[in-house]
Amino acid sequence: MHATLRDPEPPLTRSVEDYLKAIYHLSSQGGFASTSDIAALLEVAPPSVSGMVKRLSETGLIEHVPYRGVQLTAQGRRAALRMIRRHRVLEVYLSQQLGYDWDGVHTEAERLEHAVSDELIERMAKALGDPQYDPHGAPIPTAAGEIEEAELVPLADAPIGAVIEVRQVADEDAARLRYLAEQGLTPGTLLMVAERQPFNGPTIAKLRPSGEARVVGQELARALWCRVVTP
Amino acid sequence: MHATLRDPEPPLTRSVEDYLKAIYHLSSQGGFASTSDIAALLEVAPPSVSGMVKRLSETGLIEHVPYRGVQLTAQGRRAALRMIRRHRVLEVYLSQQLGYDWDGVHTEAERLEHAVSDELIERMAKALGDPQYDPHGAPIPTAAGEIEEAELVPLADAPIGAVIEVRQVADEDAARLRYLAEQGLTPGTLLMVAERQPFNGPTIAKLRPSGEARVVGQELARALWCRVVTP
DNA sequence: GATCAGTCTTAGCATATGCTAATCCCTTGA
DNA sequence: TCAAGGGATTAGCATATGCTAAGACTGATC
Repeated sequence: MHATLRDPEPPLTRSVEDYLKAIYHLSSQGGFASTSDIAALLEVAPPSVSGMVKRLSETGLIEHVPYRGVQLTAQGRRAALRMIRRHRVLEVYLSQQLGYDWDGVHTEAERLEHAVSDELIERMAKALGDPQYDPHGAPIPTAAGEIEEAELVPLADAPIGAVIEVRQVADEDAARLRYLAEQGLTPGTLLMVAERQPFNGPTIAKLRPSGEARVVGQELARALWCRVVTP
Repeated sequence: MHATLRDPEPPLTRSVEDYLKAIYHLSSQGGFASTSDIAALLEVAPPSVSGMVKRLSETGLIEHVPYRGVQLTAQGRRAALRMIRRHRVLEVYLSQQLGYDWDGVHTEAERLEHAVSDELIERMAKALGDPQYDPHGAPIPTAAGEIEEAELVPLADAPIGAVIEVRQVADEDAARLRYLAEQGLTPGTLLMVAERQPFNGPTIAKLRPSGEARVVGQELARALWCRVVTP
């Protein structure tokens, strides 16, 4: 019993870390992450998820409501945020110090995040001046496990006429990121939402200050998260 | 059959990579690496080694002579040198770019060497100007798999009166490395071998050019590999 | 040349993780 | 209210890796 108290966080395996990250992402908006969503995100079969879910809830990292889904416990959330910090610090480091493109960092960070020590991450963060955001605009949790919660809307839902700032882009798809960079749609860019075609059509936005127009299809406009500057 | 030819090197697991490295180190001097030596180096039980040896020889990475030991095949040697390149490039990078001490890099490199991509290693090597030696003086294999073979003798065997250059130090023991650094016994240092006490006693050497004496016990003097400059 | 110590291997088992096939349960539509 | 559809779970199995205990071999010693 003493040992249990002394050793609150035995090292997690690579798989466990991946599951926790996935559950964090899936449940960050609404309450529960479903088995099939986790399976799809991690590209494993649903029964594999059921098995892992059982183990994780026995370890106290997640809470499982059968046939409903799972949520992270405080402990699980802490572990997930630690992984996310690692991932995002690595992304910044790789892109700033080693010349990786905006669209190549994700995969490499994915491989490294399980292997680096906390010390290395903190050294990297310090070398970079403790960055707040990763190259795709996502906020980096602090070493203590705090993360900025911003009010963001997908470009697809931004009100017509609003001035918005591109804040964050989903980072998994390298080709998509390359395209966005070509179009100048990177975090920090200011846009005026000009119009939106009906039936899930594209959103048309104008770059500020140049005024150049960009026609952004529905799918992309769902992946571009923005902060409303003036409605 | 086509697939087999097309895919000569399926990704190796972390364990397999560790075994290959261990076998490389153990058989670099003489012919065979024994089961028990491998077990000791990797800190696993001998039967675990027997099991892995069977799998590795089925895959063609090693050659196994039962009750004798194992040797790397050309393919196994290639894989081992790849890991050693990774390890040593990482060591140089961590010490030069991220402020790691001479004695802290080994452990971190050990964790990372299985996770980094070849691309990252080459980017690191390029950022460092393609270093030839790691921080402990060990030669770094080229990306093509060539490695410098130097004629080195342990300080414990260097002839009295010889002038020698410290070339290489075993890197596993951080405390030992710290001590050596304090004593000024780092790769590149020139020494004159002054005397050696009998019955496996210490070797006494004088630093060049200062002339300061260093008394080096038998165990340490076995771990300090030197190049004879003038006998 | 026989025996024994020490090393190596085999046997049998455990854990983590994944899969497919079969079953179960919840929600929703009639 | 009940049945169907579909997501979730269980059953049963495979692989990689590790362990301990027991048996097999080899080389050194008498």
